[in-house]
Amino acid sequence: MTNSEISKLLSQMASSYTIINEAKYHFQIIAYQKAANIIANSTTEVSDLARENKLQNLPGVGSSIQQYLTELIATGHVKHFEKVMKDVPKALFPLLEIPSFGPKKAYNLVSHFNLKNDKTVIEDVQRLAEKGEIAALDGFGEKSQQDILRAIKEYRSGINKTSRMTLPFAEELAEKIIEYMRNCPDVDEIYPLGSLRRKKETIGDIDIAVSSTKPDRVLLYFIKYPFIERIIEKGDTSSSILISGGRHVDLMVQPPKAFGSLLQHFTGSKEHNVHLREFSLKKGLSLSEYGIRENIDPEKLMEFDNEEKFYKALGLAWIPPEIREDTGEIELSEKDELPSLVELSEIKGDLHLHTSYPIEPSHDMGVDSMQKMIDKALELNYEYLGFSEHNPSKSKHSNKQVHEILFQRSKFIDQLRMHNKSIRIISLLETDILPDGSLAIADEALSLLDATLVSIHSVFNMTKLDMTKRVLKGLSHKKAKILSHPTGRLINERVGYDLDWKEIFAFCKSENKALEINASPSRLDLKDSLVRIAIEAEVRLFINTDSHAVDQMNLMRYGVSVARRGWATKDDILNTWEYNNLSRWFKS
DNA sequence: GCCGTTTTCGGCCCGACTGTTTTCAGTCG
Repeated sequence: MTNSEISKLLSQMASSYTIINEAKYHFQIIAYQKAANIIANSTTEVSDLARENKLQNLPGVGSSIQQYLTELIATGHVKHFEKVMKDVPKALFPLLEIPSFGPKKAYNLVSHFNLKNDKTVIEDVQRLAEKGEIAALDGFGEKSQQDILRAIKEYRSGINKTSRMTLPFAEELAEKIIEYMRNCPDVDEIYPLGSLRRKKETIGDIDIAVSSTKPDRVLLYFIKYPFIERIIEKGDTSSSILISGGRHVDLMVQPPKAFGSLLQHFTGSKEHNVHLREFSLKKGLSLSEYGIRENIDPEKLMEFDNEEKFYKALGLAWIPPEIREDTGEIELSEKDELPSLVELSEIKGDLHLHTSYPIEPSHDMGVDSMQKMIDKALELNYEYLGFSEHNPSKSKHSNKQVHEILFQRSKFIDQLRMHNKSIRIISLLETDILPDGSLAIADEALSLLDATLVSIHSVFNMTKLDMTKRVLKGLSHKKAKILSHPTGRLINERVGYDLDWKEIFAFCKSENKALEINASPSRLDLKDSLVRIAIEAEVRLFINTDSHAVDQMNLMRYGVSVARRGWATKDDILNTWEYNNLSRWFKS
């Protein structure tokens, strides 16, 4: 059972309690919805946690829901859930998948029209709306009847199912809108916020904050955006639009003197904000996007023009957006013990570069020469770089031929070193780990290298146990120092394989091997949540771009974002180290 | 139902916006 299925079930429990008796079950509803959200966003599989008896690791999942989930994974159903849902019409649930439908509205329709078939309920509601029967219902009207028809149509078109955007795509989209908004003379400052500012690996909606003393004019300008599909809502301080391509854009406005609290509010995450507000309540302070009110004098609003002042007023150190996920950052901020997260400017080199050197590789080659990549590295102020083309293909070459190719390449790299004294060049390779765990080229050839990255490029469908054995065997080779894109996932395309991380991390720590954070926006692998666990296990990491062209070397910042979201400091990231230290590490 | 440096009992974020309403309910983030 997948996380999203489990999340949906818990959410259905929340909806069921809402129908049965909202007042009575008020806090159960909140608890179930919270657990559902956490599981939907969790990067570990709940079914694995349940089997390994580790559900207590999930925040928001207490003893009761733990028991229910254990029962669910073991038997496929939960007696308690079935008992609760027995009195709730089944046809209600499909409607909840449609945005703008909540439990109350769905229940009203289902019960009033006596809709029983959960397979056809969406068509049934659509038919009733088309016949004009919904407008006649108490609490509904002509407008809401039209809204229902449109919501169903949009749901059917799959507009809501459009997959989440990669970070660069979302950034580009946001930049277009921001560029447009800058032409509005009433816009003072403007920033992308939400998950875009927190640099999540994928982005759902675009959130934008504007500081202005004329919110009405800013919002009027916003809803005239040329690529608008329709206005979802427009009020006095915020508006929401649907743009072509099915993306939602939310824009909020506050005057400059209160812009700090808007930045804080609109950056999220929701979990961070809820916790922050609960934390503040205990100090007698109530937070909102407008500022801070003291409970003893609710009329008085403290306003903040920047975020640092806002956090400071709560007795907290400013928290970097990347870690605002309510995973301990508020507690550490209070003690002023937040880690100093790694910065892009601290990166001293890129060790995963594919060039056009004729290595006759097993996989795709780079398009630019080694020299061009050296020039780009110099432009980026790097102290060193590493060439790591794919190994010469095993099937097309004898061991002797592979050796000869790499021998020539070594000579060529030596020449480059002669001509490029201002940067250190590390001779690497990206070597395949074959299904049996051996490396794709022979020891004599490997001995020509300073070290090699190793990675999986074939036969992904192995069990977790076998894949872990395979990786560990490959990584145990003396020359193998870095496991590249450790899970092989491609965002929105391929989930990748699973490994026994505890075992991998322990091995890396004891044998001085490193894991890569692959900065390519479609990989971002190792992902943020695993980065954090790796660091706690004292595993060292590299952030590499895996560039196949010079321009891609600019993508380093996406890898840095992942590292920051994983709470990495400079010391955790080996390619922030000076060359001499790094060189020693490679030989260790 | 969850959670804990004021608590194992007694709390539980805060507001925007819309539509159907003359003061609020529902949904969303």
